[in-house]
Amino acid sequence: MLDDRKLAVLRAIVEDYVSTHEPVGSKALVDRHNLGVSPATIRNDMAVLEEQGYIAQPHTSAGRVPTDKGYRLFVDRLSTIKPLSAAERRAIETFLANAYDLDDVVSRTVRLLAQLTRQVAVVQYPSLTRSSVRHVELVPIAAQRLLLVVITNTGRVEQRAIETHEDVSDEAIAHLRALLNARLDGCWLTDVPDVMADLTEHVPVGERPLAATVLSVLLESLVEKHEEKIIIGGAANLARADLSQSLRDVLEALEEQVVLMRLLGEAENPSGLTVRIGTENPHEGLRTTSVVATGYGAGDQAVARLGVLGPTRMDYPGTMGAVRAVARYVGQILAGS
Amino acid sequence: MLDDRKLAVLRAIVEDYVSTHEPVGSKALVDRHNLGVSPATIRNDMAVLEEQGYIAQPHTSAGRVPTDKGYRLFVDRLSTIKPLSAAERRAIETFLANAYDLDDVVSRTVRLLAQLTRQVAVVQYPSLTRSSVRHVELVPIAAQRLLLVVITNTGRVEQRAIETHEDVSDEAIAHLRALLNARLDGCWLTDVPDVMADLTEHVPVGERPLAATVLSVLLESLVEKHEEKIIIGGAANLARADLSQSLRDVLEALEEQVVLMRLLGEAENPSGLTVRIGTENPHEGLRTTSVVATGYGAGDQAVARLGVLGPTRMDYPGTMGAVRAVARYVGQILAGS
DNA sequence: CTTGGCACTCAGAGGAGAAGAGTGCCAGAT
DNA sequence: ATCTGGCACTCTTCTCCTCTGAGTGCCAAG
Repeated sequence: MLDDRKLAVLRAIVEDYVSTHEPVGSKALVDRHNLGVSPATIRNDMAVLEEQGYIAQPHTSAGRVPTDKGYRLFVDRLSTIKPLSAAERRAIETFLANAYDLDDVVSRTVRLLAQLTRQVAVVQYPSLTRSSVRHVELVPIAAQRLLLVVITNTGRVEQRAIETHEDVSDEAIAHLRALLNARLDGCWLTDVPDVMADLTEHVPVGERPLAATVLSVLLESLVEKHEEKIIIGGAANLARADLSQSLRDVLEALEEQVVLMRLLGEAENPSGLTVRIGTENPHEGLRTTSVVATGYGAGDQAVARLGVLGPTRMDYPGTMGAVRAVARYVGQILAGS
Repeated sequence: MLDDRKLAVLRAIVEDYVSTHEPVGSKALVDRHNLGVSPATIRNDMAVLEEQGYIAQPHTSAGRVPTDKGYRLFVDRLSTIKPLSAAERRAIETFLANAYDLDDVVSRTVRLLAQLTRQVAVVQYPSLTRSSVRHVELVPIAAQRLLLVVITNTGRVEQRAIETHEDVSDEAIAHLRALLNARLDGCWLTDVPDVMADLTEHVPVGERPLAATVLSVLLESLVEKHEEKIIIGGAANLARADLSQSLRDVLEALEEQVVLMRLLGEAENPSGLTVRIGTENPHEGLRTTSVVATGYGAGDQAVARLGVLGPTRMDYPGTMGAVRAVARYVGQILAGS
């Protein structure tokens, strides 16, 4: 259906369009790539490619521009992920290695990705649901107020204030703290409800109200309300890549957690990289943008996702390389810390 | 120098320009505001105002536009802060009242401000330097790793991992924790170095290395590196208020913590509201924007600042009203929690 | 000090024309 | 069967021009 040369032509069109940002014509194509045939031949190929929906012309007397379908084919079959240069890799390594806590890792990662790809970076905090408990702390901070702090194996710290509505002895708190830690250490957050189901039975009667209160807060805040925090960076790069009218829409979309969430999406592809092109995106305002995302995490298991958002006319091989490399390094950092 | 009518003319120019976004001419002015004189008279006044630098014309045959100096005069002498409507106040109250922890308060505040003013909101986390210690926690999380958690009276929780480089007994940790809490409870963060200066002397010799390590991390992370966290919201509003060329510059400026920091600035004005107009701003890229900021905090003492950034042609009375009202409510929330 | 009148300036809208890039198609060459 | 050169055609885009109208500054009279 599409012979090798037509594919080569499509590849050339994508590459040229990405670098020049202008519709590419048959003449320019043979000049820049030595395809060994004449412009007229290319024109015939282009006609076929257009008929099949891989490219389109903005108006009659203009060159061709790849469609979403064209980019899709390019990404799937015509491009190879571009590995980073040694210098870039060293930069990533040193930049991330200096991070001193989880917040810092995430914020450095987002800046790094944005700089590397010159686009908008999106990084999700290591998800609570896929983490396990490393430590639970219960701290009295006022007469009838406790602070519950949970530390996960991904280094995340969640805290929540608890109103006890009655005075509580330090012993009761210490007791409950010990019990919680004994039960929950190493426990997956998703398993917490099961593990804790019969907790109150193992507590002296006098301490049961406290235990029940703490427990409900613990469950509510960590399991049910597992808000997935996402941060973005490099928004200024949007202004450079003038997305026609839609800049406003894109900025709005980026402010909604829910949209970002769905943007990073699920890992359909076990190998890692997910690419969503233009209208494949689950949001109206992002019709002219593409997303390159992947999972990352300590060791093999992905605990969260990160990615990059840019105009559909982005440099896919380069972006994919950068996203993959950053995800790997972040994984290493998380595993090591 | 400027009689009452000239001031009235300036006020009218600012108001009209803010609402129409177009240079305002003498005729339009007498039509919209009943000034009781003819356009020709207004023209004379305008000539004076222009000579003094309060207004300017984009080109010879256009109406007048306020200069930064003109806005300054308007803000200082010609406008009164506009109180919010009852509905708006109720909205603020209910929206903020539902916040369940400090992070949530801050993120709700930033969204609220952005919506209310339809501009970019900037909120600084309650500053550590102006907070006091409520509790210190020391948690073993692995063989040679501790987690130091500090809770402040503003509800902020800071954590930092510590490498001990040798095994540490639980007793030593408990001992140190007790000592730290006894010493630091209620202590201003800025006083921490003084209070802790002789700490190691009060520790058994065997625990001194641990104490020294913990102490250095504590001092470094909480006092020296008191990174002031700032979050922004409503960036999409920038796209609406098309700032000529500089959108890119503004977005870039907003990504730099340092710039944001200086943007909110210090409270020169004890009464509260600080307004920085156009070139009064400390940053190149923000020449065409103004900032309305104020301090906020639990009770009387301001512990951090918040504000709004928008084009110089913003609705100052309305924006100032919104900023002031939000700051007050946030203060109440913080005091109450 | 204010006002009406008047000449002047200049940005912006609208239109005509020329230039140029790119296409589609066809007949001939390989 | 495929490629190629040529050619007519189609549009966008750029430039140049004119025209319009808003708004001004100035002046002389009230």
